[in-house]
Amino acid sequence: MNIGDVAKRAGLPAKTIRYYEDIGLVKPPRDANGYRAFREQDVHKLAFLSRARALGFTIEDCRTLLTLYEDQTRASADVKTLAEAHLHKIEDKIAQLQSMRDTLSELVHACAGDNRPDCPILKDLAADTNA
Amino acid sequence: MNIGDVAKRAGLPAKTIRYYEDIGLVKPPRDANGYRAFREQDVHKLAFLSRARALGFTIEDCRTLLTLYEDQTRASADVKTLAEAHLHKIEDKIAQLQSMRDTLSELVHACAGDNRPDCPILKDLAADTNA
DNA sequence: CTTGACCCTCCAGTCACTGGAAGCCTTATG
DNA sequence: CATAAGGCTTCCAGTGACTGGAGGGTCAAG
Repeated sequence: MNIGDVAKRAGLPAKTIRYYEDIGLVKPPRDANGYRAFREQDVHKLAFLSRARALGFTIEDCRTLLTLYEDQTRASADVKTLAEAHLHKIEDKIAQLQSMRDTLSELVHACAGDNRPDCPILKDLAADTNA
Repeated sequence: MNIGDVAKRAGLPAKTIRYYEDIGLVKPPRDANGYRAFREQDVHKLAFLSRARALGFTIEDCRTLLTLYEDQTRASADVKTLAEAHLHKIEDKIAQLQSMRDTLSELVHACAGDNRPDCPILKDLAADTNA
């Protein structure tokens, strides 16, 4: 199968698939004309990657997950540990964004948003903590 | 004032301050020895940037915010519009992360995390949507 | 006079792609 | 059989916002 069809099936841009080959995540063989000739297993791997990336795993995490996936003797604990660490990172990120949102939301509500120059948002940003 | 002291006062690494000069956000004059000689207005600007960045504004947003801040004839509506757009982006990001968290959290809970290879996390990632 | 803490510039690397140029291959149509 | 459209190839450069490090100048204290 050519890269365009694989892209559709795996839900990844062709560019991204080439990039994944570059960094060694997939190794499709080549046809005589130089085109990548994807096998079912390659498509499957790419779909796996697509889903793992959609869950926010880094490329290196994905590499590890693929290795674990292909290792029939893996311990599920290893997968769980990785996923839990990632979950914590996501939760931290959410908390950080929520704190930004809360502050920003207050400021936006406090700002009249009219033609006058007076603006609580700028006032807050300019607050001199060293005064 | 030298960069080290400014870094402490503005709450930014010296490296970052040099970078901000590179991209034209601050323009401190130089001493005879080549050291940056920060004025109060530079420190103030950097503290402004530090807070705006902490709220997640992009550098380009910060550049605009600084311009608005220094424009006494600005309309607060312009600031509000920028802040609201940013707020929406943050909210989208939060929603996206929450969806990741929910899925991931379910998977983590479903995984025994023991020595056995059976793992719902990998099973989900490998789910063949083209079957 | 030396030591250590500053400061300087410049280059490279991060992460995960993405865009674009230049050129070959394939397929459909006239 | 010629051509045109579209798909494939490689390679290079850019994104955002820094960050690390090399290599070297400057300054204040003892």
